[in-house]
Amino acid sequence: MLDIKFIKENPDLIKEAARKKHLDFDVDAFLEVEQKRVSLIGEVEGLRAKQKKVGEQVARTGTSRDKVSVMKELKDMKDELQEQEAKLTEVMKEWQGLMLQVPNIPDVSVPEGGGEPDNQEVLIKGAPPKFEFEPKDHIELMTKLQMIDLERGTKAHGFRGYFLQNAGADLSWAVWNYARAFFSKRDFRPFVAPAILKKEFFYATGHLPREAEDLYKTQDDDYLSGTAEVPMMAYHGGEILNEADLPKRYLAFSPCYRREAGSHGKDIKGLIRVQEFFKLEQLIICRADHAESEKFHEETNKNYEDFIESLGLPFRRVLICGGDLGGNKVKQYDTEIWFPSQQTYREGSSAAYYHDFQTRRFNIRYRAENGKPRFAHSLNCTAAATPRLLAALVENYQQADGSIKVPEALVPYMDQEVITSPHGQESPRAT
RNA sequence: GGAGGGGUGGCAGAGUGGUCUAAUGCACUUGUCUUGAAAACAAGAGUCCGAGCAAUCGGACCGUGAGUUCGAAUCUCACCCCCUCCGCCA
Repeated sequence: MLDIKFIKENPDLIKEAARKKHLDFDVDAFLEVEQKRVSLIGEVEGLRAKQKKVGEQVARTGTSRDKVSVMKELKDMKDELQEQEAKLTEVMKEWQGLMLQVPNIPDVSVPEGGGEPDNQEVLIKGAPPKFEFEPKDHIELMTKLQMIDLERGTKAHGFRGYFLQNAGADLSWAVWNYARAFFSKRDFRPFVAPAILKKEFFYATGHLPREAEDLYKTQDDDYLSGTAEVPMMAYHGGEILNEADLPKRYLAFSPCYRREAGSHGKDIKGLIRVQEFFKLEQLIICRADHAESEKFHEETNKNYEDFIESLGLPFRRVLICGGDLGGNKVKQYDTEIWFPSQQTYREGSSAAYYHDFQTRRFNIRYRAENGKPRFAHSLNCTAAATPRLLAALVENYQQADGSIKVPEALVPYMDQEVITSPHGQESPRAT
């Protein structure tokens, strides 16, 4: 959400933002509604002021004859007030609906473009591994090594279900623990965050109404979050923070749920696209300063790239174009990791900043030097998302005999340098 | 799940139908005193919306929403959250 004053003073910027983001939003129509809103507020407030004064008179009036005439005046006024209030309620509803659609202003460095194909590759790092053999995909590798069981995953969960087991489960814990240590060294405070959250917070982050189809819902009208961004923003909701305590730097672990509705044809098997996964997320709340937002955006993105590099994985940085940016963001990088089986890069993280677009809706402020509360800035970026990251690791570290070399950084967390066979013995499945 | 108590400004906490323009304390800002600081004393100070160049003025806000009333922090209803006790439970 943007400041209504800002919108009124800069309608052309909003128009330009909508154009660049390829969003269908009629700024002029919105401004008309805004004008209606302001004039109705004026009328209603004027009537209320009158009503108060007359009410006081009633309390003081002595004779009953005086009372009768004043009461009649009041009655008429009340009827009018009710009528205007009803109108205002209606206009407010429309206004609020439109306010949710006003797009955030994209940064000048965001490239033009209508969608994913127009995103720009701005950095490539790490050479894809060269294999003396035909590399296998993670499904084959991990199934053979009994690191995953997709068949039983589907039996238990349904479409896109999976079990991690043996070295597969160990590898998952190793990545989490390594990531926790890695990001703690970079001054992030660790959290384990809830995923079942109240509906309102999804509007505040901007996930609703846009992604309603992609969210799971409970019978209590709560939603399951697809990212710890939502609980970590809700964490400080409605608070006034001390400027001296900024920036807040959080590393939040949470389960993540995404229905993946509308992508049934994509990645139909394996660990690339699942409906339940686990993620560590970097989240920063900082002072309302563009330079600071930009600085932390670059930093969090670099943190992830450094993390991936320390795991020895090839990756590239993609600058997201206007049409693929989403209404709420100022700018976004995706880090994509190399998958040998697909001979392509797949998304591993997403780093975005929002200015005060989210904090305005969450009502997260801080007391600035002049003593006045100000809306803070917020930004977030993936730190480690499993099991997709596990798939990248096994594919890039596979060896000719089908075993997996454990990346050096993870060895201390695995107690194992090569994954060759399952920990425990399991008798063949009776059919 | 059952019973009871509660939600008031940055924090603590009074207020149970009409000068509430929300007491008081802490914290905060400024001033006096002091070499400086502390202490003491004095004054100021909530948030949001709207009008105005401005001093200022109007309105809203006491968990959220609806209602009763000429008038609601105060009464009624629903919901959310917190605390205490009981039950269940990893």
